[in-house]
Amino acid sequence: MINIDARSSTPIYEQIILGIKELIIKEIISPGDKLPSVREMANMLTTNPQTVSKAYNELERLNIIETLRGKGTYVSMEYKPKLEEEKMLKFKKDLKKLLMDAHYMGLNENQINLIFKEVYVNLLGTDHEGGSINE
Amino acid sequence: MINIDARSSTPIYEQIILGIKELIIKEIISPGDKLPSVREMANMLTTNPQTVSKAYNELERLNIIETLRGKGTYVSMEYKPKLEEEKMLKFKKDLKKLLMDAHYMGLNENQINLIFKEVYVNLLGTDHEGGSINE
Amino acid sequence: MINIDARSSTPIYEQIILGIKELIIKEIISPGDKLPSVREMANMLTTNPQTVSKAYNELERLNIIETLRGKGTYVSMEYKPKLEEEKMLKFKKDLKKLLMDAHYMGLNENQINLIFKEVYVNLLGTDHEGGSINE
Amino acid sequence: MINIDARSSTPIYEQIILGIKELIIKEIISPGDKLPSVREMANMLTTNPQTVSKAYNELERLNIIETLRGKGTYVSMEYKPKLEEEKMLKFKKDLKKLLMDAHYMGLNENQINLIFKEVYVNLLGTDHEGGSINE
DNA sequence: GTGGTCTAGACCACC
DNA sequence: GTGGTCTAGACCACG
Repeated sequence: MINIDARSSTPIYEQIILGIKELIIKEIISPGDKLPSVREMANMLTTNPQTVSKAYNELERLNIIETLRGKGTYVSMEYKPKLEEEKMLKFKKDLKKLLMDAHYMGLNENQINLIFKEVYVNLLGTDHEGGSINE
Repeated sequence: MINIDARSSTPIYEQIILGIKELIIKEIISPGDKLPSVREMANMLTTNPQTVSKAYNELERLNIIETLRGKGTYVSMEYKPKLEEEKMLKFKKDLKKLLMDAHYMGLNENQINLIFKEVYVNLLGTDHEGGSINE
Repeated sequence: MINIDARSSTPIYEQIILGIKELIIKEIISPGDKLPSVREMANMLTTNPQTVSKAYNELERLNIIETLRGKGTYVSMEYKPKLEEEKMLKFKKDLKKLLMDAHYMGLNENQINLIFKEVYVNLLGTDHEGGSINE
Repeated sequence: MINIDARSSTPIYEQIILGIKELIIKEIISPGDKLPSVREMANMLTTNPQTVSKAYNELERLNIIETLRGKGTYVSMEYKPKLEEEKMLKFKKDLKKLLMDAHYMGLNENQINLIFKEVYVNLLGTDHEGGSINE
């Protein structure tokens, strides 16, 4: 379910975080669902339990999952996003970085737009009722 | 001209790369312009010359700048971007990550769009004659 | 009557201990009163009987409750608190930790005092005849 | 400088966190000061670098210290506390727990007050200009 | 030199 | 069974 690229420069634990976030956003796993235990997940991904544990901990700090003592780890029932100034600044910085990369790849506005749309739809579902991301 | 944040998690050498890219994109420096020497730049940024050197090397590898032996470092006259498959994949991956973050910050399509537009215009100049990123 | 939060970092058995202590302090249950059996309590709290059992054992060790063989578990008639050196040290350590947290939350003396008073009164009843915690 | 009790039930990494917080609050180390490197600290405390690292990471998440890439770890220059509802609730819960313990140790209001005062003064300096914590 | 990541293996508390 | 903590030892990126 989650693909790990051991040769990637992004740490394994972060790939796990991203993978789980994606599974939740795509509603492949839902609030209340139980995640594989740390050891199970470690076996599945042929990695170390500590690495999985670190990912789970990070996700718990983000209130995305929660652990029930001795019973396992679950997708949080109620995730209430809180818009922090700090996060927003980081987000814009990252976006700027991304757009600069796009520029240096020779992409123009239209091309960026198309890719943006493609990734968005792939992540958050079909392009509902004509409501394109670019309208 | 270039802001360095030693506390940031992005390496300093990468912040330098981003800074120079931004200066070029914003046309504050242009093809053919001479860049400060490694040592000058290091002084300006109060950082280590080795760090600046690493940034210059990377930029040269990307054909964004070029060093003329004994004469200094210049912004490349002819930078021909080529869309490499690999870069594109990384780009989409980064974009996906960004959109997931946005989702978990509670941003909806419209809000993402607005921010996207804001950052784009801020980077690449005023919204020129109807050519909005979102049309 | 007792609130259990499975997500909390404090073990469930300890939450039960705290809950029973609170009921006694607030005189909702009194010395001599019978406590629900382990199984009853486990049903009430939708938790594991072993967990309740552990809480009861701990409370008995503290002389706060006592089990009469075959008759059930009761709130102790004569509980004689003794100030053990060890407990006192732990108490001060915990208090220190709490005050450091308060400090890092930006609370000043007055604010800490107010909260202290609020919690105390809420726990041990109305502010009886001038006997404020802060006088 | 920091005392570690390997037999304590509180994890070593948390003892390190508490120790550093205390050193800062008592102004034994100040904003801008460099902390011992992870390895140095590990040697000083005869513990594992990973354990120290975990403590440093936690402190960084709290904005209490910050790491400068490749240069070491420093006490944050500007710590701006932000009063969150969540933290406040946890604080009151912990305080309630503490007061219940105090009650069960047989401490009355005055005694609790005295201990409170003692710990406070010990932590945050001498009792300035008659401004007792309990006025 | 610095911190960050990963592994393998161990022990523990909790449910 | 579950996750949490710790150790010893290794490799890597960064400055």
